[in-house]
Amino acid sequence: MFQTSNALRRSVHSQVTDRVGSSIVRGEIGVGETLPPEMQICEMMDVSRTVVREAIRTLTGKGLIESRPKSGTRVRPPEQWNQLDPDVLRWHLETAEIDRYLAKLFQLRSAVEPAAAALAATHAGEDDIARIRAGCDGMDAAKTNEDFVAADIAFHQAIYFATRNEFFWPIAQMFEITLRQSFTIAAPGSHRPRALREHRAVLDAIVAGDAEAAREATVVLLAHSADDLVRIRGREFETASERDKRKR
Amino acid sequence: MFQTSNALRRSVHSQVTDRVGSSIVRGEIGVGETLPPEMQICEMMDVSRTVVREAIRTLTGKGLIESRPKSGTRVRPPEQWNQLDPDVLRWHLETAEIDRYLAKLFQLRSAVEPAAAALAATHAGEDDIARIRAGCDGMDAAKTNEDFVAADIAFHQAIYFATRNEFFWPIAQMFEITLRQSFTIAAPGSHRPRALREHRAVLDAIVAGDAEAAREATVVLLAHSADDLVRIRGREFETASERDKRKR
DNA sequence: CGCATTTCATTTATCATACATTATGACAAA
DNA sequence: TTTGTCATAATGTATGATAAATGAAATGCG
Repeated sequence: MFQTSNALRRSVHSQVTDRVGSSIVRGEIGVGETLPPEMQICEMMDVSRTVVREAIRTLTGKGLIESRPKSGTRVRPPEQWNQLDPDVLRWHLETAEIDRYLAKLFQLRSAVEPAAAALAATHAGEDDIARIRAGCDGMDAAKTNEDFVAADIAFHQAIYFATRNEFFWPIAQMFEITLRQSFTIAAPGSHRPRALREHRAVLDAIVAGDAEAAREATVVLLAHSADDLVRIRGREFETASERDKRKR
Repeated sequence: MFQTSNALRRSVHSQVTDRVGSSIVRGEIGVGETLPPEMQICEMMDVSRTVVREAIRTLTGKGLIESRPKSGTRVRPPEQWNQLDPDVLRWHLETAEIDRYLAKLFQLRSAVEPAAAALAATHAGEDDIARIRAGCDGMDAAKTNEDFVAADIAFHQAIYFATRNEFFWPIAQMFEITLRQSFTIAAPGSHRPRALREHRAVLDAIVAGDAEAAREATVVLLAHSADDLVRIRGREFETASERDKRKR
């Protein structure tokens, strides 16, 4: 019940991983530069070599660094980072340029989610559909904005799972982080009826097994979702067609 | 349990990571089950506890496992794995069901790459375009199938980078692994003229800054690429529309 | 001087051991 | 049944020692 915030009681090596990883992602240690030697990091953070080494292994596993004897531990070019790794993502979103990153994540989502819905229409099982429907119903029944957003997230995640393609799942994870971040400040209360209708349209298409309808319904949904994001976070989220509209 | 592989000059902890990670991905240690205790793994593989712990950290970072004192180290549900992590991907492709996984990866690629090309059309810089063109030229000049495939990979990767959106890059990485695997046995020599023409079409659309043309050209390219895959690897790669065609 | 070779020092890689921390399961007490 | 205590087993952390690798300086030689 009284679940303590695990931010305070996280293991030491996680904290070190966070500090080092974060400082790499925010560019404090430029690409190609070397981290301080193990021993030095130990002193700086007042932890044992065990902890530092394990943190370095974790970061190596995420593609952020590589280490060789004598030459030290260097930061690899960002092209080789596992940018969709939840931790890397989090470190990105901690920076000052949140909106830039949220916009980029939305670009990826716009690419993937219509296809995911189409796949869901042809691959979803009973349980998948039940989860998607539960998301819709949850949005319907939501009293608070928090409940609404939570149900919204559940709905979209269920679609990714319904593809029965595990390589779509990390995108869903990414998307959860994104959406949660997007609406921490303001939540889209006004367009709820329309949003609900559009979510139902996706659900219906999937239930009917109509891949094309599911894809198109999702495109519509995402377009309006982009509108909300523009309203809430700013113009970074505009699509090309919207920019055109505004210019006229 | 931990099947030995013939790793040659890789570090010890990488080997241990591979053996444990691989056996998890191939399902030898079911979801929710616990790994043998650290000390036991040490004995089984004849390595120090340091190495085992670092391997476990790496796998934890990839979302495969989580460990708590006393209760042990458990395998997390696959929904939480970083499925697009290069190592996880590799462990998947080591299984007997390669074609299944290649097909799923191709589904993701089909979703992402048209959007990537569209973004490239509006975001690519001079250097990006140069790299894409170099890919085309390389395919043109290729004498061997290896050269051809290498240039092909370079071409597609360049498109992902040209999006200027780092969250598309991991997909490019994934795609490299995929394509290399796909054509290890047979290479598509016959359709080279057509393939070249279609690649040029994508390039031209990007140079012209025409996002829609780039998207459509990529869709065409991928459709024919799927044909090749069906020819080489089997029917798992058929798209829905192709299945329809065959049924008639 | 130019070039190959050797030596050396620095840093990571691995090993071994000890101790700390934490959660589980058993058992006792209320 | 509930609650509390405790032993225990597993991971978490710390430390010192040694091995291996490698970049750079020193050396030797033509």
